[in-house]
Amino acid sequence: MNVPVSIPAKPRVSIRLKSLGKKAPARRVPKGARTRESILHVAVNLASVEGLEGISIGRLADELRMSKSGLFAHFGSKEDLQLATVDAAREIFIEHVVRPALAQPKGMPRLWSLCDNWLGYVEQRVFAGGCFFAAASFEFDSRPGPVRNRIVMAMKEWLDMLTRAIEDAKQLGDIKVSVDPRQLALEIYSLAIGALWGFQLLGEKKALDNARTAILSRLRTLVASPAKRRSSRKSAR
Amino acid sequence: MNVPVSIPAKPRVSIRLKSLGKKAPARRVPKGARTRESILHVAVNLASVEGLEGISIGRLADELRMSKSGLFAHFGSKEDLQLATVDAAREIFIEHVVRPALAQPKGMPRLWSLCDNWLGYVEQRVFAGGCFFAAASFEFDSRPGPVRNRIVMAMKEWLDMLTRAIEDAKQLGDIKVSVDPRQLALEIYSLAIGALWGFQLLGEKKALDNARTAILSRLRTLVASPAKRRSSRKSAR
DNA sequence: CATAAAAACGAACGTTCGTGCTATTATTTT
DNA sequence: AAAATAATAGCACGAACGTTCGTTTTTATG
Repeated sequence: MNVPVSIPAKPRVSIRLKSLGKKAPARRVPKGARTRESILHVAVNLASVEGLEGISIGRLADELRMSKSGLFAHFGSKEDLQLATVDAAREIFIEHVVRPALAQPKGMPRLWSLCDNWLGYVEQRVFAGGCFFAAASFEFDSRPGPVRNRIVMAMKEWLDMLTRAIEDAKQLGDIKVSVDPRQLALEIYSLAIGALWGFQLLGEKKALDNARTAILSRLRTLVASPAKRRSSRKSAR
Repeated sequence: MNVPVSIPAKPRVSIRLKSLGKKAPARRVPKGARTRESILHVAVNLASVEGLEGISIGRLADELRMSKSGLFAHFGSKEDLQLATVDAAREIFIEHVVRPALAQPKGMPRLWSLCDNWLGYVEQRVFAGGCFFAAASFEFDSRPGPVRNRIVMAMKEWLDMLTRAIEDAKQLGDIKVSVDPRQLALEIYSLAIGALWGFQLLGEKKALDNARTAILSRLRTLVASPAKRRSSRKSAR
């Protein structure tokens, strides 16, 4: 349910690398898994633009220059494809937003990193259509089913991540004890989503930077008096 | 482009009502327009759940127990149907959120009314699927075309409404002169969208009330010192 | 290198999609 | 009530949808 915290900050490539040539990259991964991955890569981006329901097996196959049936065989049904797409998007999200933040020390630095990374990942268009999960959230928020459940899980996971970062900041004395972490998390994420909305729909280029400012000044509202801050904050741990 | 401000607060029904019987209601409206309206009513709700792209003429026809072609004849194309659906949703939005607020006096009361009405209209499920425009915004934020443009127009109109209310509040001395109205408007709407997200997707029942609190306390941050407040605030004008 | 297993293909299935027609009803207007 | 107009139904179309199946090609294994 929770994002694994023990992921090493850097992939830590291979103890003993065999060939330096670009070919045969990590060749213990079977063929099927590789195509499956490339299918999902396209699917995620297509879904971020056209919606999860908007991706069709035919269009995916065309885009990847393979047959419908060949592509279809990797997933038993369209729903399974959608579920796999959500998982793939989650992976990308973690890679770009969560993982770098975990390299930061707990407390305010990590909390801010989460916010900043999120806005950055929208800014640098990691997904073709803004944020996969924002789109998926509002597409499936009234449609019961396994896909919706998967999206909800991913989003709860994300909100928990934010909440925990706030709790840590509280425990370390970075912010006042009076704040409700869960509520502040939703408040911060709201500002992020709103900024995405202004940026992506209305085309306001400054929206993301404005959100940075807004979040920062909101956080400044909540910093504890300097006396409260605890010592011993060395590693990222 | 802008919401007409001169709308009377109450519909002001008929100078001399002919028949009190439920039948023949305002019978100068031709048949076609009436069915068109009922089609759009269903379309709006269906779209708020399944998305604007998700509404199909066949499903609409089934739901209304009429033929596909008969329904189709009211709109030249699916795109036109979508555009009409956006317009219809805009009308409903204005009716539930904007109009009641315009009955409030300018300044803080009207501004707060806008916020409160918005959250209320989500709460009482005016649209089957949360908020039509939130869904439509994120569905079309990366899809160029007339439908997107129409959505953008409606949303700019709404954001302008909020902005103007803030400007008025500023002018009346209700809030500090230092605030950037446009930015505050986006900030407030962000909190609203975020609350919708928590309410509709995560099922957090308190999300909307929490948003009310959050917006209120944010506004309290910005109230001008009592000296600055202007007099002469009688009617809603 | 042969062989078993996995992956990709091509064709077809029954539906549904949006969109044209033409005919037939309902509703307005004269 | 008749004539004119508007609204709806019926039917058909080509395309795209998700899905199945049997065959062929590619990859991995002994």
